Amino acid sequence: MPELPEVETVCRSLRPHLLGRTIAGVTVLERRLRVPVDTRALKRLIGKRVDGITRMGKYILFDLSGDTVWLFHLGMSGKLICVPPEMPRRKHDHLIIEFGAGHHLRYHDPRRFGLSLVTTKSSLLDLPQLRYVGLDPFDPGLTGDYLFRFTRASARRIRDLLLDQRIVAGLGNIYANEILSLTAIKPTTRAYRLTRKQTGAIAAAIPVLLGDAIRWCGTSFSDYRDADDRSGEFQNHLRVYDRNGEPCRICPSVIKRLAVGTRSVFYCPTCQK
DNA sequence: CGGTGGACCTGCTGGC
DNA sequence: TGCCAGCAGGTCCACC
Repeated sequence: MPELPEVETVCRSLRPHLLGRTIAGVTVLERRLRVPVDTRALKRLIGKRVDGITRMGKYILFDLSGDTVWLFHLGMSGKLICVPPEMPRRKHDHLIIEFGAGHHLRYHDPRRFGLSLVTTKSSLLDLPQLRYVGLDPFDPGLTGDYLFRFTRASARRIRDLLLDQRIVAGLGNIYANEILSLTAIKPTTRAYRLTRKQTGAIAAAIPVLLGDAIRWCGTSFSDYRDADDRSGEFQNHLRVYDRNGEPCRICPSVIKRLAVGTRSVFYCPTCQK
């Protein structure tokens, strides 16, 4: 589900609820996430204060007092939602974190592809999940030259290369397709065929598009919500994603969908060559 | 080695 | 109304 704009929106909406608050209780209702939840590690979080909430790629990091970091990944269907304690539990609520004074945080995830992991600041980058995280999309180092180094040596389709978190961390299938629409490149183009000019256009489009999506609080189809259970609005601004059969916003053509690998690509057959 | 395809899950939608 | 196939925003691993 959530790509960088959704994860960023979740972080921003969590901060007013949780910054400066101390964890008073943790309840584990379901341990079977992508990696089994370590209940004892979560219990040791009781008494720790939330000093910061940040993200690295699509990972959410709760910076806790001492040297502790609580890491989340939302997978496809994960949600972190702040609710009043009296709110009835829903199916697929897997973790409940109490902050006292009527503040509860719940982790909800029907597909259980998400991840909750406790680690330390000093060993954060030793985690297999974070060890090879690529550049943040807003990092000034994300240039046409940077991307060109990867594309020229790769036979992969450019859509798949953009999904590789080791190169750029935070893009998913929606925004990879949208970036290729913005830069007039067909998603199935083999990476080595891109020109330096095209990688420059991609590098420039990435922060612009993601910045827009963040301003619209992300993309919600059915189930993405922020910490206040609000949907995003960017689905109304998509150029190609999930628009199979609908008119291109630029030319008279109709958007096409292809199954590439196990996931769909969307593009305008006229604008994107 | 790089690249592809399937596995991991549940829920929803659309066709019959 | 029910049933079934296909699809979904991500990641990881086995296999060419």
